[in-house]
Amino acid sequence: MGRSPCCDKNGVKKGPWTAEEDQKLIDYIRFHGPGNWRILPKNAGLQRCGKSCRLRWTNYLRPDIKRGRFSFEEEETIIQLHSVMGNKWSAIAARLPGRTDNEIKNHWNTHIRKRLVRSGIDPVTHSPRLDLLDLSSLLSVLLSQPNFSSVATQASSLLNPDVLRLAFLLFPLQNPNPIYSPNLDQNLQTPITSSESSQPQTESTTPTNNETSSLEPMNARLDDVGPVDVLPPLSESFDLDSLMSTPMSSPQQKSIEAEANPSSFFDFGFPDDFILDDFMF
DNA sequence: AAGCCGATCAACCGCAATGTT
DNA sequence: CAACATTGCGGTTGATCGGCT
Repeated sequence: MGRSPCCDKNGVKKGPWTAEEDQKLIDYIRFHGPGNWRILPKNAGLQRCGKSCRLRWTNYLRPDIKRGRFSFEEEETIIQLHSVMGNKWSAIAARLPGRTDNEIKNHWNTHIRKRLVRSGIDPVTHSPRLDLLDLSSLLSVLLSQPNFSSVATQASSLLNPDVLRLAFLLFPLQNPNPIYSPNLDQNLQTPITSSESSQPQTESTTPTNNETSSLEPMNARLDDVGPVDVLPPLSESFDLDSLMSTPMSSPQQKSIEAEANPSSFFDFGFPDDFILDDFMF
């Protein structure tokens, strides 16, 4: 059997609170103080669950609640605290006078989290993730580099290899003016079979019409770069959704480090010849 | 003007922790 | 110490609104 309900569901109103209900709750708490939420609705003449009353009071009616937009300083505080505490919204709210855990949680999920993702910051670990950036703009810069080989090697050490491979796979569709190496045409004429695609390849084989064959331009370019394991094959478990998901793991270990040196939050470790502005939009 | 869609946020749900008997 | 009650918390839902087509 399921757990017993927190209150008698019969005759208990749900949904948005009316001004009249709010006033009843305010009046009652003003006189008796908060607490004893189970008997409060009955004594206050409210057809509400005690839990609902508590939530309404703590999240909306409390006189010390600060309403309105979050300031820049508040957002920065939330980010800092979240990097240390994770999703401990009540603990974060305790450090932000006038803000409720619910309000902070909502603001995080609707604003801050998206902003961090756009900036290439993993909102869970608070560490930089280039694979969250706009891949097309990233690759436009990468492939236009005269010293593509060294840049690609460096980038591959920063990026999720699956993402980089996928991005290369997609890139010919997006770049109107792809830059190929001088021996690319030759490489394209010696395509790699699916069974051999993960290994260095120079022998000519029959082109295939499957997904692997579309990796050929990339593999051809990577022959310039050097070791083919710079871009390993797409792993079977690779899932685009995973890039945008926020795993429930605690960020605490990284956070302690980050707290010690907050400026390292945004340290992407770019090579010296990278132009960071080119990746921003 | 109407319908669609994404963003926002108040409110709800269920579980865990804590308190009380 | 077990059982039950209460409170706190975090995740999720759904109503509402505004922008876009």
